[in-house]
Amino acid sequence: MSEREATAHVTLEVVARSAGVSQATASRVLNGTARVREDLRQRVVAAADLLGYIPNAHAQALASASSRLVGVICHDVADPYFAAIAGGVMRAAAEHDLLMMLASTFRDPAREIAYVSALRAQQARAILLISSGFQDRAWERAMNTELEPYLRGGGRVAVVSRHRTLRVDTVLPENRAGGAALARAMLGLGHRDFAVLSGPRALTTVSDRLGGFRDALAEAGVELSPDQVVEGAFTRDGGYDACAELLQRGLRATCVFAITDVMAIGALAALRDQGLRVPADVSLAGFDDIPIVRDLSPPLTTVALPLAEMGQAVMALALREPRGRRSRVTRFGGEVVLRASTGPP
Amino acid sequence: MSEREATAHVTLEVVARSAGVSQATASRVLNGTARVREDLRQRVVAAADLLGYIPNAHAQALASASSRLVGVICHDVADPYFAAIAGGVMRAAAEHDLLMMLASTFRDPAREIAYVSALRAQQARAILLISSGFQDRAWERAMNTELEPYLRGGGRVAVVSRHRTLRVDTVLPENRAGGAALARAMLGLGHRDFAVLSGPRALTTVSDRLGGFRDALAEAGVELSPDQVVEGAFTRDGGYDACAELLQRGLRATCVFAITDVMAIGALAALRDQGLRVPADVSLAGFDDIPIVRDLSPPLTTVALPLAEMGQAVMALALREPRGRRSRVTRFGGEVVLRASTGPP
DNA sequence: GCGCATTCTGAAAGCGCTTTCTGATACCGT
DNA sequence: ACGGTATCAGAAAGCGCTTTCAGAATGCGC
Repeated sequence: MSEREATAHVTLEVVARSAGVSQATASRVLNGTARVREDLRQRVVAAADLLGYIPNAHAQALASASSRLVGVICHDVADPYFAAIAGGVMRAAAEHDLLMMLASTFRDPAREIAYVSALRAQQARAILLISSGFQDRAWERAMNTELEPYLRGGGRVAVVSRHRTLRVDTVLPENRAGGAALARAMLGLGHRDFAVLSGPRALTTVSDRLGGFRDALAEAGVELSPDQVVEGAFTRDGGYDACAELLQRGLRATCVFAITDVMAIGALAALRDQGLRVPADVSLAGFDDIPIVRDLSPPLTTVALPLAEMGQAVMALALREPRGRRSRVTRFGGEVVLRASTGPP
Repeated sequence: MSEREATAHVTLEVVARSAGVSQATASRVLNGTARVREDLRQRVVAAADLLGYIPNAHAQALASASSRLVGVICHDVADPYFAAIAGGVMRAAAEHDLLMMLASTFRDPAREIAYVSALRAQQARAILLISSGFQDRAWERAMNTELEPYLRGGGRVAVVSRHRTLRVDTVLPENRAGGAALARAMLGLGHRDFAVLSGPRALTTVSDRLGGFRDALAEAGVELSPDQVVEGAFTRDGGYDACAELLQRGLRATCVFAITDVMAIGALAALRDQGLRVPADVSLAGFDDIPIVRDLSPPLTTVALPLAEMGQAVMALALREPRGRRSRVTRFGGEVVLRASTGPP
């Protein structure tokens, strides 16, 4: 049989030859990097079009030492919090004609480091860390070891949420202030007995929210009893389990603060399963204002974060020319949105 | 001032020189592609480690004509349906040590084509189309024009949801059968008057679900009145608006079928805003079983799709060696999950 | 101890592009 | 008509890696 191997791969050389010009000229035409005589230009464009030429991004990146890739690392794409932020990043990426590489760490710090390394290998133009900051010396050291040479090599890094040692541009959710504002709002409703469904201690997000909440209570002379603070995973089921545990210990609070909305969703289910009415028997509040919570019933009181906007902002931060050695911090959110899940005790 | 430009970029050449071996040997050591004398091996590893060597993925891809990138195209990462599938894909990608590039088309067919082209340029090892198939000649032609040379060049393509002309491996949600099963379940509850909140006609997902639903009703001698079918956008607000429109037209149905769960969430809000109780006044059902709907109140009756599993499956399909010219189809879901949002009329 | 098979290493040729650098051509003033 | 200056096209040198190919070193049998 005759070899009917498909047409060889269409490279710039093929296009140039077919148009009767040099590769240099073809490259200039296709990138618009220099003036080229009109008739040659048209021949190149026509040839490229006819042959269905698609440039090899790897060769381009290698030759020009730049790429159109932006890396995003989050804990879990499927989580509404990260999905919403990633949506904002995606929007910004589309506007800047960039491609987004998205990685989920599944909350494994080691995996996070590995992905940073992989993104470095891919010559990502920027790395966005949406995963919350860990408070762990070893992790911090490893992360800095990755990031420092990357930054020195011209890479851009921006993060969402506070990192203790990373000196990079930051989109900072008002975790502490938001926690405090929520506490004051609940105090204002008349609550004096609180419980908290907390998350993994290792995350700054958790300590900030909880710290702000606790401090604001303390200012009002209200103390948060340790046995009314339950730690759970940052998931719907984590919230459910933590709340169930709380109920088992004996709920003495009139208001429960779930440290994320996702956990609050689980908590709501747990409360309902125990026959407790929200907010008649107990008030429930969350944090993040992920899109779904306004559609729960009752709609959830929460601390609002403009997630999509934060995603766009972190991208913008990463793209902006770094000025000086100071890292920029953009703060977002922190406003309490009162909905029907909370009421007077 | 002395030039204290940071250390030059660490390339394989630098590592090799520092270890006193050739680039070839260094490459072989670092990739484990051939036996190398133990002492040399150790010197290379030590040098690479000390210098913090990170291979340039572009150079690797260019030289070896292969990459570790997988492209995923969906309509909107922030949408729970796509987020859940993307989560499954991400899991599979992590298992295979692949990097995932995720793009949102924001439901723009032209943008979808553009992303396929971009992924081709990136030499993506596989392209996964999670965006639902459009029923549009021009789009189909453009998509085939992109995909055909890609496949011929050894690229892998797999899609979720039915595509009319794309002959590629497919993960097929049981849209038609699911729609039919739901209809039968609702008939079983005693409903005879139905309304549908439908989505963009251009999507096969819509026509399949609606078709299955309508056919099953017809089999039972029940007709779906055209004025009780409202088309809306595939979003929460699209569902809300469509439902509001339906109510304005005059709701004659005892059971409303929202063609996606996301739309059902909006519909639930619209019904509640009009003072209608679900399911006492009207039953409401959705499709997809996105994670949140079981936590609504009332929990939503829906047609279940194992979204994360589908994501893993589509990745697996793309990775499996293509055998023959036949495209493989894996079907998923279609089971009705009865929850409290539906009841007897 | 010699020849041959067997490992293992290094030199060098690309992969497909961008970008300098050089040379050719066209255009200007006088 | 001629030298000088802009413009524009092409040759060629990489970018950082993998991989062939050939050669060096080692081991073996006899």
